[in-house]
Amino acid sequence: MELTDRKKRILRAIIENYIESAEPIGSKTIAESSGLDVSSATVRNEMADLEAMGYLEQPHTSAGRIPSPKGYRLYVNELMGDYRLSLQETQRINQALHMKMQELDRVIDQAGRIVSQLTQYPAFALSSVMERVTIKRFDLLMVERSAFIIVVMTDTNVVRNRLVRLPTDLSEPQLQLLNTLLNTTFTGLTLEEITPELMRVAQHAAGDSYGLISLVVSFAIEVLEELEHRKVHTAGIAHLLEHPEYRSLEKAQSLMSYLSEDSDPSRFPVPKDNPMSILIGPENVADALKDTSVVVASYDIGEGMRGVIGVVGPTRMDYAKITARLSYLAQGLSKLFGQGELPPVEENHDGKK
Amino acid sequence: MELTDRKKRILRAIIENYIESAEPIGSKTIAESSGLDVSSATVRNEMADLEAMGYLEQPHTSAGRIPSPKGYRLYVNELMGDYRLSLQETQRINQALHMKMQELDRVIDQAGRIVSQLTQYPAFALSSVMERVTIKRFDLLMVERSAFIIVVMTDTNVVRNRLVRLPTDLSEPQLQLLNTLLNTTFTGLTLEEITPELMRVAQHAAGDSYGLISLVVSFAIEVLEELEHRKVHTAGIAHLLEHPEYRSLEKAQSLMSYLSEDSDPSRFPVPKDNPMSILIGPENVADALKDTSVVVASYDIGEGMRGVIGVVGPTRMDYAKITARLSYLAQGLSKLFGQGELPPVEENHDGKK
DNA sequence: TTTTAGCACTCATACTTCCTGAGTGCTAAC
DNA sequence: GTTAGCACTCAGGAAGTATGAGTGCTAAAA
Repeated sequence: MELTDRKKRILRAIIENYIESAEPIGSKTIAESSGLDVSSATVRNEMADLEAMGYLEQPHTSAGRIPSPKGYRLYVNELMGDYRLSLQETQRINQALHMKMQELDRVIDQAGRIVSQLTQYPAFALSSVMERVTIKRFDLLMVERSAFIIVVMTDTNVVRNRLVRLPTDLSEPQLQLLNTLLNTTFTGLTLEEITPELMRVAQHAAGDSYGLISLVVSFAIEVLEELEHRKVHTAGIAHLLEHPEYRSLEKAQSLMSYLSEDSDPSRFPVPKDNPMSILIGPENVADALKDTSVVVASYDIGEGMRGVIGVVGPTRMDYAKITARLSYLAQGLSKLFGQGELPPVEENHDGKK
Repeated sequence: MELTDRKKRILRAIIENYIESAEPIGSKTIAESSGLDVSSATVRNEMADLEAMGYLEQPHTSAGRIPSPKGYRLYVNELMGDYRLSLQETQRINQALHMKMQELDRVIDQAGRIVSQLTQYPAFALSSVMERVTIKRFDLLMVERSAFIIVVMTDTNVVRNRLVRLPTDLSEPQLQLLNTLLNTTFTGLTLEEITPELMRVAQHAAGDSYGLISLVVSFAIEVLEELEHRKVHTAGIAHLLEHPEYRSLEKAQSLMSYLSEDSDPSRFPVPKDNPMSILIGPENVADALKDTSVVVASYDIGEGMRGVIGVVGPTRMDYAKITARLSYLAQGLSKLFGQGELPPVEENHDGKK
């Protein structure tokens, strides 16, 4: 059977109605709202065809139709119009970027929150490392005789610090020595390259009696691990309950706990080639996401690192709006890190094109 | 009317049963389970008395009784037995402390997560500052000609850093100068004492054309603000749905959004004098918490700072267990920061005393 | 004076049954 | 190819009916 133009228009109308109302859509509604000048009976015939082709589903015989995942897929790929962000929206996003990104070291976390606030859906955020991370430089700052601060900076330009207290005293020259040793021996190494042997050699070279080297290096290792074993941050899970599909406690709970267990980041989808991707219901590999859609976008953090932000919601999701907002935000984040300006605000309308 | 010993025993039995079952408790259940050797009729009479005194409530005429907030209060104050942590429990807590507290600078956040995992209730964590925070020292580390790292340390021994890139180049001596100036002018000042005037004077003294000073100082201000305008972290909100009292979406949603809006920390209760406090239902000031109980504990972070961890749940909460776990954890955290050892593990049983 | 057995009464919950109306598929006419 | 008309389906709400846990009260027993 052929997917005529009219069928597409009807499909689109159904999906957009359904996204709004969350209720099965009947032929009459479409006959009236689609702009097509046909009777409900005609629409009925077309709907029957669309169902036969797998784009629609019927919850029960005497109900209207709802889009199937295949239907959403078609919609997302071809039918969906560009949602143009309104002036308010772009302003709000830019504002959020400027306000929230003050603590640059917490970008990933913050990005997740912004997304959730912006979309009113639960969001997740994680970083995905393209290359291996290494330490670019060490600095040791003496605080008192028995305490100093370790500052490490990675080649991805993440800076982390820790305050260390010692049971014994320490002199400034000692610290200097240690510092030099660290910077000559342990910079530019990936996690695997920092071997126990290397540690032993370095420790020996330093005449290191207090295990200071291992103290600093193990902090460095922690940092590298944190950045590589990526961490997930979720935000706004409470938004789930706003959607009627999660009225049933069961679903809500299973999805929520899936999202909130701060565990394996690998369960979260990541866009592959393109900067943005949409996963509809069963397209998700994870079982708990089978009737959930996920929209993910990635942004540039800096050399070799990408951030990933994603939105989770029912398959009946306002894809047009969400993708528009998410991609604008992701672009903004990329620019922010590339030291560039935020994208210019286009003077325009609100709502669909 | 007098609150006889038998009445107390009955009340306690009712509360403990209700905590378990979440369903109104009838006289028969108590007659059998309380250990008191009386008939259900007797219990019935006593229950009627307890209700008259305000310790119990009846959802409807033909149902059993449930504890009133006043009942819980009495229970918590006098009736509740000590819950003794089992070996597994203490081990688990110690383990969590050691595992999770690696990133010391994120303690507060991590503490919240641990609590939630440990109690299976939603948890929140925040820091409460006793005194005003000031910056103790500044360090500027040159990275490249056009970038440097700011490291600031507060008098509460929190260290924060930020990488700054400049549009212009910078020399090492310049940075040195700046550093000295910062350390002489801006250390030991509270937020309010860092006035625009002071900034102007300093800027002038430094012949600072690029606003470097204000750049660094505004970072310092951010840090101070973060520490003073305390921030709330919540964790494990999804646990709410596990409790039957939040079956009704309405309640669940309102409480969840109350908890998840990452806003005003002042809405979260903080223990006043004692290190631990329990707020039952209407004892909470916040409206959204009126039929919710909160257990909060505080722990020592370091000079002048305290951390606060709290658990939120239905008034029907296992107070004995929660308080035991929370207080053990809080002690552990305090010890951890006092450089001390974790509390020793007592060899003992599991469950109630 | 306290405890207990007995009994009538209450009322939330669960289970029926019935009804309504939105929506369908099909047929026959346009 | 499109439309009007009609019989049919079925989820969801309304109304009615049981069920049974639990109560309060009374009167007898301890």
